Amino acid sequence: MTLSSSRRRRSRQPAPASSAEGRQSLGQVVHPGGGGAPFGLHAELQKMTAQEIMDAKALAASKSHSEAERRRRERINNHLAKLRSLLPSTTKTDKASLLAEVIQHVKELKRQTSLIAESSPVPTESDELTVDKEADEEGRAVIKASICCEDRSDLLPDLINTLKALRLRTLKAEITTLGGRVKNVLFITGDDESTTCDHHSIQDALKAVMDKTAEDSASGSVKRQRTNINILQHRSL
Amino acid sequence: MTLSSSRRRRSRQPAPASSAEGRQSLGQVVHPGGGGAPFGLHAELQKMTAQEIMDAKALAASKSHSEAERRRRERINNHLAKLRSLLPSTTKTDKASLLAEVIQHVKELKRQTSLIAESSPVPTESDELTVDKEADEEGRAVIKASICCEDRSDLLPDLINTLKALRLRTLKAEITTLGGRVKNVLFITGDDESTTCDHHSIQDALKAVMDKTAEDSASGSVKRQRTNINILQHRSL
DNA sequence: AATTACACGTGATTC
DNA sequence: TGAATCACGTGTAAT
Repeated sequence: MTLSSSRRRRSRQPAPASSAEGRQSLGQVVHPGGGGAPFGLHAELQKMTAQEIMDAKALAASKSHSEAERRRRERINNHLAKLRSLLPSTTKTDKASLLAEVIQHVKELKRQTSLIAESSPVPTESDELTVDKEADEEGRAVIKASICCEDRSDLLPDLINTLKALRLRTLKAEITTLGGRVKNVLFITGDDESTTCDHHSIQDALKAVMDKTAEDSASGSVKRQRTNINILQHRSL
Repeated sequence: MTLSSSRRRRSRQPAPASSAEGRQSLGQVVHPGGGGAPFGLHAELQKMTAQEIMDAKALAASKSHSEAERRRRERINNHLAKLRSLLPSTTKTDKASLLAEVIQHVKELKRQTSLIAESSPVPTESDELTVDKEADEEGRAVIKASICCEDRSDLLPDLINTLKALRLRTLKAEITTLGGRVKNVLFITGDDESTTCDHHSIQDALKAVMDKTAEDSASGSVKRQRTNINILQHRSL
């Protein structure tokens, strides 16, 4: 990519030479009639006042503008400082590098938490679906499927029907519910030797079940409470 | 705080009116002798070329400068976009609000992981010390102390002596080591009724033990390996 | 001397 | 209309 091609301005009209001829720098405004020029007194005064009025207006506007912008910058930098304090390595003073480290840190934390969530039987707030191939103690191929989603009365029948349609047999199921959420950890295997046992078909089928919303069959079902409950119900079959 | 007092500029000299009278705006440089003024031809040409040289130099410098700044901006904004994509709620388009959400998210993730680490017997890479009051099954007050730090040969004796000095009795201890790190989870209670059992003293004493570095008694002790090992040694007594 | 990074003020744009 | 946000070019300091 060339340097010039990297220029992407905002979608804006081709600068229609803004009506008022752009005042320059506005910190030290030029007064065209300010040096005792040969004008009538009232004219000069009038011009002065008019100019001063314009100046005052423009200066006030510009002042508030720049101050607002300063406040915005201050907010952003405060947030960056807070982020820097939260990070383990305080060393990098550079702003862009700081953000890069924040990205790495967020990714790392997300990785850790998702790893924890996968190995935990307690359902989380976000939907999850993992399908892993494992080795049975007899060397038989076993698939461990973990499904975490909103609980509903016909989730288990749906799962059973889905697995039956795929000609799969569930060896063990750990079902844990918490506050209207449910996490099913299924250990499934092929019904016989000639069965569709690939990841993709299983994942897709289970995802379809997971994504089914709760409004079906029982049309006017009461909305279940979603607040955190300290009661943990766990049944293993 | 007044508005004017909020202005804090960088530590800079009071603007010594930079030697060359500051060229203005540099995008459309004013040519003082550019309008066919009554000068000699060679003088005019010389002036023109000199001016043009200056212009070319300055313009090139300014160009590279502005382009460098543009690249910097682009880097930062790319990082911000990446952060935005990592966040759960993509809604907030505002830049400052985005950073605020990043802060919240990082805090939340840190909270979750630290919570996990506390309840896990496996030592982590960072030193940790938690002292929690718990209830015994007989209603007796029990204190659960978790200490995660670099392992050393006299850590356990130190802990024992410290607890003895505080007249505390350890009911149970779970000691888990991994790759030169150790995590001790102690369940302790008062030796008798008149014992110093408050959090602060226990926390301080244990922190002193935890912060003791490994160079003592065995002066020239060999530096233990710090790489991750997949062997997990756990003994509960 | 050239590069890098930051804060600033400003024009444009959106609501 | 103001208020708020953004990208931009620039001045300035540090390396």
